[in-house]
Amino acid sequence: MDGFQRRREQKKLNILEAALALFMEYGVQKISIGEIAKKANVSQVTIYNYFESKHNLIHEVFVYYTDKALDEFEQILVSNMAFPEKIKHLMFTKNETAKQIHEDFYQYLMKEYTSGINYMEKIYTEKALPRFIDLFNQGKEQGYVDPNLSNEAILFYIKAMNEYIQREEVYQSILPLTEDIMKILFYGIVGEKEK
Amino acid sequence: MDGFQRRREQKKLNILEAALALFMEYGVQKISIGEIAKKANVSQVTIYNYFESKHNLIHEVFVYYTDKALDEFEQILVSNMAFPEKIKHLMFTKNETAKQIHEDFYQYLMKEYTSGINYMEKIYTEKALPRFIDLFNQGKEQGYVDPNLSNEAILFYIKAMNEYIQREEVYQSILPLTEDIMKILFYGIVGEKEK
Amino acid sequence: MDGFQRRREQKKLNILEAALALFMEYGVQKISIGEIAKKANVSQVTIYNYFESKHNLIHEVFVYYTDKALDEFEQILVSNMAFPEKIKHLMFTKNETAKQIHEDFYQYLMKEYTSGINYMEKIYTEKALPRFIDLFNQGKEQGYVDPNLSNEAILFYIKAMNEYIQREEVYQSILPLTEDIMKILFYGIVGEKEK
Amino acid sequence: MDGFQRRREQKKLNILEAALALFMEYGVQKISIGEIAKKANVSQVTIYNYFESKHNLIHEVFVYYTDKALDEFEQILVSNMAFPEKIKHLMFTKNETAKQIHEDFYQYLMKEYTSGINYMEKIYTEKALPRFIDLFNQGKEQGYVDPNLSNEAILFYIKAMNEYIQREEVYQSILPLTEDIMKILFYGIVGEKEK
DNA sequence: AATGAATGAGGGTTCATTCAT
DNA sequence: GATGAATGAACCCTCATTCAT
Repeated sequence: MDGFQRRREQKKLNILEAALALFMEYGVQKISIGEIAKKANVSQVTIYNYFESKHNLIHEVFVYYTDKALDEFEQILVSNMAFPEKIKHLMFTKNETAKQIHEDFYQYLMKEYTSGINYMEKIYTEKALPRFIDLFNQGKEQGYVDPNLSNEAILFYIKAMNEYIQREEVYQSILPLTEDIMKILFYGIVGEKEK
Repeated sequence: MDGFQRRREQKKLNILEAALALFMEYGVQKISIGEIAKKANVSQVTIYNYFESKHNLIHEVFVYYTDKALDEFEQILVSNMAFPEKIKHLMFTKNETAKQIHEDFYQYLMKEYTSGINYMEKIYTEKALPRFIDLFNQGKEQGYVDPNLSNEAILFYIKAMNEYIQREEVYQSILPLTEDIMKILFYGIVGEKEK
Repeated sequence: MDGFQRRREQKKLNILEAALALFMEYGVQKISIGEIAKKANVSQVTIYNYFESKHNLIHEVFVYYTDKALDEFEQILVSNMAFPEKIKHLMFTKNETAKQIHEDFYQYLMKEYTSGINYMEKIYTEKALPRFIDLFNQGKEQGYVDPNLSNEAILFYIKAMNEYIQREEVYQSILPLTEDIMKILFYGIVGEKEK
Repeated sequence: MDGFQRRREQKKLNILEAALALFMEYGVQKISIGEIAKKANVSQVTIYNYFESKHNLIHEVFVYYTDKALDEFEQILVSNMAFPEKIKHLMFTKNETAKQIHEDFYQYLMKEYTSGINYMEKIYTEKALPRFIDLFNQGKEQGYVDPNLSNEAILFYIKAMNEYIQREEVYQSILPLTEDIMKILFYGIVGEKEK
């Protein structure tokens, strides 16, 4: 990539970052191209030169965001924490990237076009899911997890928890309960039978 | 209430229902007053006569929806199912009312004005929460639940699950896992220690 | 007029008064039929029953107002003040009726239809003008007025002054200058030649 | 100012002129942005790009008009007419700019926001008033004006006359009376004592 | 390649007026 | 006769998008 290309790429990044920040704060529909242009210090037309339409811009922002989120996810998995610790992080980490975006983004992509969703599912199936499976299998080998449980069910739990936690007001109130929640996950609401 | 009042009330209901349906399907911001008017078979101005502004309409739709959701919730609690069955329903029932509304509605109300949220929290704290507590306490007395667990943590689980399930694509894929998920909830991922 | 007619007439008066008050305070165009209806404690349709259209209502309000103003004017003329005193009053009296109405009313009537103006001119020519002429002729006979001056010119002065004074901010600042202004009117800016 | 800027400025002027003409003829409230756009041969949005809101447009039109009126006023003062001639012009000149604007504009600015009025008063106090005072003082020195008269009173007369004359129907009927009116102003209604 | 200028389409809202009871 | 309910038309304003430089 020559200097020219690089500058172009940098400008594109600026726009993506500006759009992402605004989308996350105010939602996709409330943000106008003009606002993104102002925040990114370019003209509206420049955005059209790079992204062709608002629709398209949203799509690219989404891809950009998904990739970033995947990175954070992998950071946790490759770390050398013990199994329960990793689970805890997966459940309770409030992705820096994720924040509030889910709700509106998801909604928009669901309703407006499916290509964004497809991309996310592709990434998820190809990249994230196998890593989860590996993790759970390790957990079973190490005796942390009942071998009869389906990985999907466990995964479901973790995702539900994590998504719920992304909501600011939920996150605040959940911190004091962390230990109890982990206990439920490991031992269920019935509790440990023998101590 | 005389015939006049009743017809008026009925028309208001029509509009609320039309708006609710459209909001749930397409989101609050994408739906114009004109579209609601067309669906409810009234003129736009009629909507303004009843609700004064779109803002206000959204608020009233929200209250209407919240009340309906509360009803469904209470249906489950007063039924004569056994404790585990009730929990299952609370977690897995895809509220007819709830559907997808959460995401966009929540977003809108969070961002635009807080009175809607306040109403929901009031209803929740005054009506729903005490019922939950009662239920969990019964569960503890009946030996279903470890008495050392905080009710909040259990509640958190149930709400996270239920909210996650509201999403259509999640709901589809989760049904086969129901049993495993209930098992995790009761016995944790470690599984039952003694069989 | 029987009791029925009388009640009807009273209701009409109520509406006229309400409309007049609102028109004077906010101008003709800013006031909606709904606002007048609310202020007069009747339904909008009642106003239509009595006045047929907003246009017409404005016309009748104008006539009502003109007649009232004429009364005030005649009060001054029939009083037993001396000539200079009467002139002073005609110039400086801030008609209770007149207030700010002139500007917007006049504008509206000028542009929208001429019948209002016609009515005012008719009243003016038939009723007010002859009284003015009488007054000036008395003034000439009594030596207050140069017999060579045309009555029209004097009248012009008085009307210009009076109209200007109706404006609130003008009225406030003019009071201290009353004496000087009267002096100019009587003796001109050259001043009295012999004292 | 480069060609860009100049064209922009020219277009702004076009819009201002169009708006001013329409406002003067039909009043501020009756004129829609659409009508101004059509008259100025631009799209509605262009007007918004330049002026941001109707409110703002009105304000700028007002400033534009005030400045123009000030120019005309100064033309008279710097001319080499004799004192009585200047006074005559000040009283009887139907400002090309002024026309009917006063009534509606004034009303609007009075009621809606005061910044317009403030601007006019600032211009008036800083620019116009001192020139008037100079003129009157000259008149006193040259024996045209009684030195005991307050300048304010004279000014009041002139303004009242001039404003009254701006009304079309008044202007028509006043022309034949010009000489008499000037005589009243200089010598009062009592008339010249010695000839 | 980048931008300032311009716009058609559409959204929320108000108002004078009519309909139906 | 009086009213609550309903409406078509119009207005101000915003936005995604294109034009012209």
